[in-house]
Amino acid sequence: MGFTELANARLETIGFRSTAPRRAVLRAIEAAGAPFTVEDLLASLPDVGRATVFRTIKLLHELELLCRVPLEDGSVRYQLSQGEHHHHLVCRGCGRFTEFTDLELDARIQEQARAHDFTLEGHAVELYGLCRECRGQGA
Amino acid sequence: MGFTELANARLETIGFRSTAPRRAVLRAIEAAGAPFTVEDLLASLPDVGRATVFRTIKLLHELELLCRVPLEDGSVRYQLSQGEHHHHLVCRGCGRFTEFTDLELDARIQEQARAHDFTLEGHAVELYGLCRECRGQGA
DNA sequence: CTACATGCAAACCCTTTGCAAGCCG
DNA sequence: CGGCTTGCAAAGGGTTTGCATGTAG
Repeated sequence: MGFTELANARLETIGFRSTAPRRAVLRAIEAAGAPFTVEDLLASLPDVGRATVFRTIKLLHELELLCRVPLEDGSVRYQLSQGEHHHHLVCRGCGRFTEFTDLELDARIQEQARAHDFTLEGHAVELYGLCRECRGQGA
Repeated sequence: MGFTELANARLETIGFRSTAPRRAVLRAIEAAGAPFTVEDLLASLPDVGRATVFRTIKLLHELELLCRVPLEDGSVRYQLSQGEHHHHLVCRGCGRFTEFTDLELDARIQEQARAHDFTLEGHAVELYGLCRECRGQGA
């Protein structure tokens, strides 16, 4: 079962309607493959209204089906949430990013929260640099 | 020597002019004490033009004299760069944040970059949750 | 003096919203 | 059918820009 069906089922379960525009957005996201901007999605969905695309993205993000990655320049990318909690390696050259998980890193984060008497509810870790391809090309 | 003088000297060294508006912005930043929004700065500097405040902030950020902290809602705070590299605990209740450093955490980050054959140039770690005060009040 | 810096207002970008019409269940 | 959804266009906020004027060096 692909993302489109999965997400659609999930939406219906919670009480959201399965509509043509909604499914179109889901399909476009599944087809994207790589991280995409809202603009990318909009362009690939000329027949779906701007507002609907934004609303659907927001919905999916709230349901944690879509993962939002803030870039250093303030812009935002989205990509299918690979399920589990993870962090990102963001390439300054090509803009692509890779996910990784690191239990030890997460443990340090827990520990810092504890040390500061802080109730941890979430965290974000982004690494910026150059991937191998971009480093090679000096891009 | 305070931030204002330091930053001013640094700017002159690199070839930027020391102007009254520029110094006013520097003083306001130094006086802020806590993390501030651009709006805060603008309000505290009624006689300095909007554009100048933005331009100066950008300049200081590029020179790494000012540290930029993205919040979960997409808004941005700034604060004096405490020199050293650090991370943040951001309170969802009051919006304040605390800095911390963690060598072990940084080590994990280095290790992840190495493991992914990624040239690390920078990274951001933000923890979100509730500080003690806000947790108590259920704010 | 000359080039860089400023201030204003308008332009911009990205996202959200109001509202009438449409469609799912 | 009733109410959630949509699409449009307009509003919104946050930041940047063009240009004439001011001013540091």
